Amino acid sequence: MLKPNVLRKKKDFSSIYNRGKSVGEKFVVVFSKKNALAYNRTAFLASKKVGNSVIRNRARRLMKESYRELESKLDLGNDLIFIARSTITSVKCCEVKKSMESALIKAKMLRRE
RNA sequence: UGAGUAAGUCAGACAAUCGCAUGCUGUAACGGCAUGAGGAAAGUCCGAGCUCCUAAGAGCAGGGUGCCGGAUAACAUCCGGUGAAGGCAACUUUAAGGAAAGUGCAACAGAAAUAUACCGCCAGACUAUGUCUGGUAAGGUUGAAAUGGUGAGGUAAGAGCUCACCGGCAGGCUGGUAACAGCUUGGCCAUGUAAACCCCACCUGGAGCAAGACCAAAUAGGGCACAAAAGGCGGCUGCUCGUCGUUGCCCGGUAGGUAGGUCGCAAGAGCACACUGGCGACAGUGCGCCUAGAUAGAUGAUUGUCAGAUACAGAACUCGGCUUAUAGACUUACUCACUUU
RNA sequence: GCGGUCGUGGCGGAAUGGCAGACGCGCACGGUUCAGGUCCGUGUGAGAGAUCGUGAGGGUUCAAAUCCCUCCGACCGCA
Repeated sequence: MLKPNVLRKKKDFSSIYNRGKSVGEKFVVVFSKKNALAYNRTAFLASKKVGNSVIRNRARRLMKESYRELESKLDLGNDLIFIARSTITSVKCCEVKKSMESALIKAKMLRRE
């Protein structure tokens, strides 16, 4: 019953960190790496530096919401890790979306319209 | 009106669009309906349920609690009282057993710190303006603390030595379930510290839902030997027993590998209301309700309206408490002061 | 979930309940040297002072860094 488009293995994480590309933006950091699948796998992280559990949950929700709106324009076949930076506290959703969009453009994974 | 004391409540609401999790349902892979974090979910400081550790073991050690009575499944919690401390009061706080069972400690200062005599005071002796002996603890010095306080009698000087009042201790009587309170008789001997060791009374087996049960998958062995015991290793917090599991020896390998699903897991010491008993904590009865259950981990985004604003903060097996954090708003009862009637 | 250690000058790090800041490093000043280093000596918590200071707040005690309670922070271990 596990969802297939979620990263959960330690191996996957370490290989993405070590061999993947990374792009930093104002509110998020993106690690990415090609996989052999026909769909994208994602993970949304917020470390304890960001804040308490309420703030960390909110950060992950904002990133998920932004990813959901951008998902249709993305290339397929990638593993993506989104990491919240501590600047994400008290920021609205549209700003997170903008930041994530520009990060993905830098990583050249976003199809232009 | 102002100042205060105590108890308690709420924790933005509504609407629209998109999106998430679980359950039900239709259709066949997309829809519909319902439900979806807290008063502290937190800290993990206590207590229990539940599960496993063959039995739920023995002794010692260790740990906890500590005025009295009650409530409770249980508690270090709660309720009611007693004593003490604080406040004009409403009221608040309170780890509050034992120091004549024993041991330890009390720095510095001081003569002396639990036993004594430096300066004094008094008496006597002598080699006589001083030295010795004895008595005394009223006065002085030190200190946090110096063997009850004040006054009178008494005496060589003094002293609870005697008396009055106060204080404290012991016995008796009365009231109270008890802590204790009141009265009375004797009588003044005994510093403080037990959140120092300790004594007394009571309680206490361990691990924790990653407990544990089932299903599925994977797994590195080879040679020699082959009866048991002792012994070793591991579990039962520490030690002694006891008990359970495992283990023949050598060589190789020697640091990782795997961890998927179902159950446990949401009907419970449950919640709301009413009545009855009780000062109260709480208990009983009746009636109604079903109210999160994820597994990288579900509640979010945008817009509008309300007079304006949203604190502390996110369930992870479940309950009862405690502690800590908390914007703003509100309710009730009581006390004191002032003004008016 | 369970359970353990620690918090003291600018830094490291001592301290039987009894004068807190031992000791080392650093820093400042002085001496030595033509000059610097080395070496030697003095000083060094805050505050004008009263006083306050051992992560914070309470308590026990005559007296607390030390004993007890409640919080905060940092780190570690086991499953």
